[in-house]
Amino acid sequence: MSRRNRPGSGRITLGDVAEHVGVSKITVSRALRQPDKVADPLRQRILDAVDALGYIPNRQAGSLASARTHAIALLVPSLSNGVFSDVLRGVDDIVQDTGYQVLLGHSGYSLQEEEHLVSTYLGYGVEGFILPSGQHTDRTLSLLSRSGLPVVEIMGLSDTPIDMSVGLDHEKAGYSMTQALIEAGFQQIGFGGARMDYRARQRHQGWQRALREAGRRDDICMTTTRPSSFRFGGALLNDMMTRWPSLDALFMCNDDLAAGALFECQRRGILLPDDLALAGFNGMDITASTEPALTTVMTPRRTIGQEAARRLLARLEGDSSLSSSLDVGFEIAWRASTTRTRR
Amino acid sequence: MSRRNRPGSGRITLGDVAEHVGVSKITVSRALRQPDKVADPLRQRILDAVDALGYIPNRQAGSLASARTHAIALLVPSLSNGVFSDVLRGVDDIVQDTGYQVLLGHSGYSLQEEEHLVSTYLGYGVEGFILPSGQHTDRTLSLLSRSGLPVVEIMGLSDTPIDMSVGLDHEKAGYSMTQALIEAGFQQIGFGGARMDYRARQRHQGWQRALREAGRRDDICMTTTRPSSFRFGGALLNDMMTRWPSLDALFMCNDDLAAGALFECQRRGILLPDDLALAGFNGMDITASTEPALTTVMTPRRTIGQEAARRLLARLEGDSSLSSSLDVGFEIAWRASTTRTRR
DNA sequence: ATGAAAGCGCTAACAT
DNA sequence: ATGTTAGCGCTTTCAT
Repeated sequence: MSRRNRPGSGRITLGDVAEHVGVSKITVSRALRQPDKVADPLRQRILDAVDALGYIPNRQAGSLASARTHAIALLVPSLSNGVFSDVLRGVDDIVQDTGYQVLLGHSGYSLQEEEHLVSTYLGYGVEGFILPSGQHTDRTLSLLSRSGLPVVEIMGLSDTPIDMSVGLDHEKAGYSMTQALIEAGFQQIGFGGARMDYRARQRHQGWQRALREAGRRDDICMTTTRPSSFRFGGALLNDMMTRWPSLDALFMCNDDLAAGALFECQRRGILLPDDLALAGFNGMDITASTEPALTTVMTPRRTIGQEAARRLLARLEGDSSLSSSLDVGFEIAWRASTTRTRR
Repeated sequence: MSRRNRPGSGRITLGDVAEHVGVSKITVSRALRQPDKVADPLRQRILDAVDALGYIPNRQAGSLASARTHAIALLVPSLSNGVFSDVLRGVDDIVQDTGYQVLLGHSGYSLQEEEHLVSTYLGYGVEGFILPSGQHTDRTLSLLSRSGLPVVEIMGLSDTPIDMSVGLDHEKAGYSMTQALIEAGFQQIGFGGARMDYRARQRHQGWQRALREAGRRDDICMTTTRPSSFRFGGALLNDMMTRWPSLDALFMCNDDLAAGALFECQRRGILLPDDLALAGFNGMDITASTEPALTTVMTPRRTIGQEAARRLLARLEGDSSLSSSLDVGFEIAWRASTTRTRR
C-alpha cells in the first residue's frame, strides 16, 4: 500500500489514509473533526478507509499542532481511599462525552509527590488541574501560577484559594459533630485520628473549639500521621479507653477508624451507644450498615467532583458565569451509635 | 528576554533555554537527558537556565520526535473497588523511578468502555497494556493485536491469553473454599454474588463443582449483575435465609457482601458461626477486623500488580527472561466466622 | 469544498 | 563535546 517505510511506530497515519482515499491529509483531518466541512460521499469513503486501515489519530501530533490537549489533571492523595473514588465518579459524570480526558494522579499524601505530579502533567500539556485544597509546596504553587491554567481546589475550602474552590468547611463540620455530641449529653468526648492530613487537622480543630466553647476538657485525643485502617481504629479505641476510662463518646476523624473501633467494641463487649458513643466522618457506605449504624458527617463527594469539573470545563470553554468558590456543605447523619435510648 | 512571540501555548521551550544560554537546542536536550554528554560547567549553566526560566519539556513533542512515550496503560474495571487500588499500588511499586508513566483507566465493568479506553490510550501512544483477564470485545482484541504492543492480562488466568498473564485461578479458589466448608462439616452451603463479572462467575463455578463432586445440592444460590455493596450483602442474607432456612454456610463472592451479611446477622441476632457460617473472597482488610473475623480467600493483589508491571517493563526493555504467565495463587484465611467450637 | 505550505517542540542521525 | 539538518504526525493559516 504505502511506499514509505518510516522508522516511526509503524502505525497508520493520517497520510496513509489520505493516500488510500486519494485526497490530501487535511481533508481526512476535516472529515474526522469537522464532518460537515467535507462532502457527504467523500466523507463516507474516508471513514471507511479509516476503519479498514485501523487508523487511530496520534494525539501527540494533534496536540502539538493545535496546542490543545483536551486533557485535565485530577490529583488526589490516595486512590485506595474510597473518599476520592467518589470524587472521581463525580468528575467523570461531567467530563464524559465532552471530549476532554481526565488524567488521574495520586500523591500518596505527599506534597513532594504532588509537586512532581503537577510538573509531570504540565509536561503532558493538561489544560487545567483539580487537586486537594490545603498545603502545597512553594514550587507547586509557582508551577501552577506560572502555567496560568485554571485550577480547582477540592474537598476543603481555602482561605487563600489558588484559583477556584469546591468543598466544605471541615473545621465547621468537626465543630458541628462535636456540638451535637455535647447536646446529646455526652460528657467526655474524645477525638481519634490517623493520616492527619490538612482536612483531618481541621476537623480536629473543630472538635477542640466546640469543647472549649462549652467549657469541656479538650485533651482526650490521640492521633497519628500514619495511614488509617480498620485495625488501627480498634487499636485507637483500646488505647484511649485504657488511658481515659471515663470516655463516653469518641469522634473518629474518618469512618474507617470509627468502624474499626466499632468492631473492637463488639469484640470487647462494649455496648454502643450505652457504654460508648461512636461517630465517624465522611458517610461512607459502611456506616449505614454496621450494627449499630454509625453516626457520621455526610460529605457530598460526588457533588464535589461534579462541581469542580463543571467549573474547570466552563473556564476552558470561556464561560465565567459559575461562582469560582462553592461550599457544598455537609450533613450530620445521626444514627444508633450515638443515640441513647435511656440514660 | 525572548524576542519571539508565538501563538502557541506561550510556554518556555527548549529553544528559549538554548537561546538564553547561547547554545543549540540539542545541547540543552542532551544536558537534560544524557547529562554525561555535556561538559560539566555548560551543563550547570543550562540547568540554571532551565530553573530560572521554569522550563518544562513538552512531552508531546518529545514523544512525537522519539516515537516513545514511556507510558503504559493500566485498565481496571473500577477504582472504587479496593481490589484494584491494591493492584495499582503494586504496579506503582515497580514503575516508580523507571521513567515510565502509568495512565490509569476504569471501564466501569463495561467491555464497551474498555474498548474505548484501549483506543484512547493507543491514541496517546502507550507502549503496553495491563488489563483484566476475561472477556473483551472483538474490536478490543483486534486493536491490541494490531498494535503489536505487549499486553498483560491480570487477576485471572486465561486459557487463551492475549499475550502475558498474571493472576490466579478463581474457579479453583471458589472450589477450594467450598471444599473447606464441606470438610468443616457444613451441610447446606449457599453462594451469594453481586457484580457477577467474569471472575465472580468462575468462583461460582468452583463452588458448584465442589458441591457436585461431593454429591451436595448446588442450587442454594442468588446472584445479580448489579453492583456489590454492604447493603446488598445484608439483603442477600435475608433473602437467602428466607428461601432456604436450613442454610448453614454462605459463601459470598466478595468481602463486601460477606461483611454486609455479617452486619445483618448481628442485627438479626443470627450467631456466627453457630447459626450460620460466612465466608468472603479477596482478603480485604475489613475481614480481619470484624467480630467474628471473616473467613476469606486471600488474593495477592499487590503482587499481581508488581509482577504484571515487571513483565511489561521487561518486555519494553527487550528482556524476555520472565515467564509470560504467572499463577500467583491464593490462600484461604480460615477465621472465626466459619470455625464452630462445638457442634 | 478541497488543498499547499508551514510549523508546533522536540529528538535522531549525522556531522564537526 | 557541540552543532546542523531533517522530520515525527498532525493542524493551522491561507489559498483555490
